[in-house]
Amino acid sequence: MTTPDPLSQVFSALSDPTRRSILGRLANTELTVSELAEPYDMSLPAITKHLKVLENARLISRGKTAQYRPCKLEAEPLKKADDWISTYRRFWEESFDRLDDYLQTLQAEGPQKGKQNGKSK
Amino acid sequence: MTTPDPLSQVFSALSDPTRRSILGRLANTELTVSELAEPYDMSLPAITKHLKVLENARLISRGKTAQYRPCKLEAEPLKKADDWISTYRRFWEESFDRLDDYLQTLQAEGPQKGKQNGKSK
DNA sequence: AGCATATTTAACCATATGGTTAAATACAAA
DNA sequence: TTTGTATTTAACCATATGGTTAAATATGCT
Repeated sequence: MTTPDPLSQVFSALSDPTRRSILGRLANTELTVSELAEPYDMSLPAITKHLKVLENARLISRGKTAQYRPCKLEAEPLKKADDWISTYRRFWEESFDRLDDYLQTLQAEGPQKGKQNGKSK
Repeated sequence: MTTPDPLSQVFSALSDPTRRSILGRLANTELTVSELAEPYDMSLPAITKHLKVLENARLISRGKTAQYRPCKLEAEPLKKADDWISTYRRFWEESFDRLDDYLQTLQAEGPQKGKQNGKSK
């Protein structure tokens, strides 16, 4: 169970609409677990799991006040995601000129030879 | 098997380092499946699957030339992802509530815990 | 036709994900 | 100490994901 790299964790956390919705609501204010859970048609433990995913991706942090564990948005990791995506911004911004300048930096992440779940049987 | 919403599909596709690497290489040029597969330590069918995920998320399109199925980057769905993330940009940008953020950090961490971010200002 | 190359499909496997219900834990208030 | 509220953990389930190997398919070349 190799822990995935942070950027993968962030993108993975964002790949669920409930979690994105949760982040959206936390942008305005901190909220407790029950408050967060209220609008969704799922059990409290399901919300707890979603929060755990967001917490592991560092997208939220938790406080502790009496029996409440308020959740706070930590948007910092989104900057990394934004940085990654922004490399491709030129593709939808019609500035297809000066292609060559990016050819190196685009491969910053590079090939992952052997780094992948290397279960070579 | 309800098909997830497009944005979730995009984020999910981006949550794997091999797939991000593939997109990065396709930013430079179109590539065939075998060409794409070459740097990675996994089988061709595994690559085929990754390409299917990217294709379903509309992040690539496929051509057909002889027995080759060249892959082409279609970065446009990334714009949707970028739009979503950009809502949070204020959280990591200079202009946003720097002082208030700083005070809360002090209160939360205490005096001697000079943690993580050196973004003093 | 027959062989080689490129790619996909099928079947399988292990682990991850996203949900459930029931029980446990943590704290507050009587 | 008991009770109520907030939250998490445990156990379970179905499906998804990411990989494998072996076989099938598609096309080009002699």
